[in-house]
Amino acid sequence: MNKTNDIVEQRRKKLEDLKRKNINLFPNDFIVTSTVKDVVNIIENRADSITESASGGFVLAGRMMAINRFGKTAFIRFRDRSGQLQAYIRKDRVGDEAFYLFKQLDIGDFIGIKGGMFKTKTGEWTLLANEIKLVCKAIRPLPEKFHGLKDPEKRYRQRYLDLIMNSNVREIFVKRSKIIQEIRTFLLKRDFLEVETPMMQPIPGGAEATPFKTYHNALGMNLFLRIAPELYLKRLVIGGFEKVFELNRSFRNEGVSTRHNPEFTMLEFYQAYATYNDLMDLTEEMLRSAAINVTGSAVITYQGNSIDLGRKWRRMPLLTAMEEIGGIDPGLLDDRQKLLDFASSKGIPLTQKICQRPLADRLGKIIAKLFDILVEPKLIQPTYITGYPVEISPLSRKSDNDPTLTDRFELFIAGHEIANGFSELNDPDDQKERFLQQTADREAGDEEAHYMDEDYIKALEYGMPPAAGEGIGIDRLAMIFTDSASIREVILFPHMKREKTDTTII
RNA sequence: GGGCCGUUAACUCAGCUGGUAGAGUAUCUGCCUUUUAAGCAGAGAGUCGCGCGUUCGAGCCGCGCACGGCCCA
Repeated sequence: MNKTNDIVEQRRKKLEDLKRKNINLFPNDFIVTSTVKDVVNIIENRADSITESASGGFVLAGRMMAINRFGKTAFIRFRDRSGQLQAYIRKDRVGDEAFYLFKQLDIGDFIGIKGGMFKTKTGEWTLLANEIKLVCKAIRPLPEKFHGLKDPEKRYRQRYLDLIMNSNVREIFVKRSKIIQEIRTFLLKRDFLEVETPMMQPIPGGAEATPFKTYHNALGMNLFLRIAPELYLKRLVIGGFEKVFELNRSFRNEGVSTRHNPEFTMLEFYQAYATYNDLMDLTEEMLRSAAINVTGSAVITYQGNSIDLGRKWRRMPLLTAMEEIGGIDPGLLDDRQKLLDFASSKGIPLTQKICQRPLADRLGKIIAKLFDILVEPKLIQPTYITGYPVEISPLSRKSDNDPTLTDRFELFIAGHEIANGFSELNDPDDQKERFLQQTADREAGDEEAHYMDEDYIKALEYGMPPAAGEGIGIDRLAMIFTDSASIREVILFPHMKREKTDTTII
């Protein structure tokens, strides 16, 4: 016997009483004509002398969030999608029957109200109810109004309660939605075409990551949830869509953390006849205007750091950053053994996932790992790091002036990797060699190395115009724009382990 | 994978050196026609995450497990 449920039992009893009186607990015939925001706008704009306009015929509905009862009257607060409003219920106005029903209602119930606006003694605009009706009965009680819902586990598992109780959480997700809308509008205005490519792919490509695997019964084949849309988007560039983007989910089968969720949202876009330098300019403009339109300013605060997206963003070659920010003697940067010795002398372990086989991994991987530890956290103001080694950039075009490097950049803000972009490799023979190297790495035990994708090579052989492409992590961007320390704060339903009580699905 | 912290009423939290569990809000009953976390009077509500152990006795100590948070990898 779970006592949760004392309150629930009491409510169910009430519910039965109401049913016996032929009251519909879940009607669907209440017609709403205004939102709270509409009403407040109307009343404030014609405001001045109106202290009582009870004749007004506003019809609203919402969830009751608070009730102050006074015998034959009551003040309530209710909320719809646009905001919260106080209403005043008087027995002598709504009638005995409706008032009796109202007395049976609870916080959390949905109500419909008709009435006009007046100002209370304390000057608050309040809806004076002429009619009040039950629109939906709540059986479970809401969390306490003052402290709200704080337990992070409950907030994530029961996000609907989090959204009901915590207005700042609602605001975060509204902002997230606006960020996405801003980016979409920005690209559409510049003649990019929004497309959708397969999320289930026979060969997962476009990133170094472990995929989720699934099986298609009718086709009798394994499929993988995409780790990136990249190779399909470039097929579209080959097909003549010179400017394309996709803004949707990708999936990576790795641990969860404050920065990782197994499914995450990424923007990828490709532009023919552009270079990685063009994309840096474009990204800067796009994110700057998104910041201004979403947060109201190009200067945002993230975890105590003031981040200025308004000034020109710094651009720095990777090897320079290793030296100047990471404090690594440039003489070490072309010798993997020296770098390994340096790492161990600094107590930096290179044995984990990102660099899983330190003895076998090639120079570029070791540099990348050291960069993650020594440089990335220090890149607080927006910074483009450029010139990544070829061996960790298997889809990027080699630099004309240094074939060991690529025309590639990554963008860092607040110590987070936000974007990765490059001039695309469009030489099919070079691409094939890169894939072969990746295949060799995979056979040597690197589970995240790329698969050979013969079909993509074939596509390249038809000719892809010179192009540049980029991916932007939308969740991380949302974190920064909403000052959220964890990715779970910007994903409505973050993945968690199952609760014991969950039904097991095999 | 490792470390630290957490899990007590519907919610937010107390609970000392081990002695059979407490507050506020919410709920229920009564009073109340302008409240702002309304007020007054009264009442009910707990498998102290789960299991094992130590002990005369465990919310508290030990071991294991589950879930969560943060940090590290």
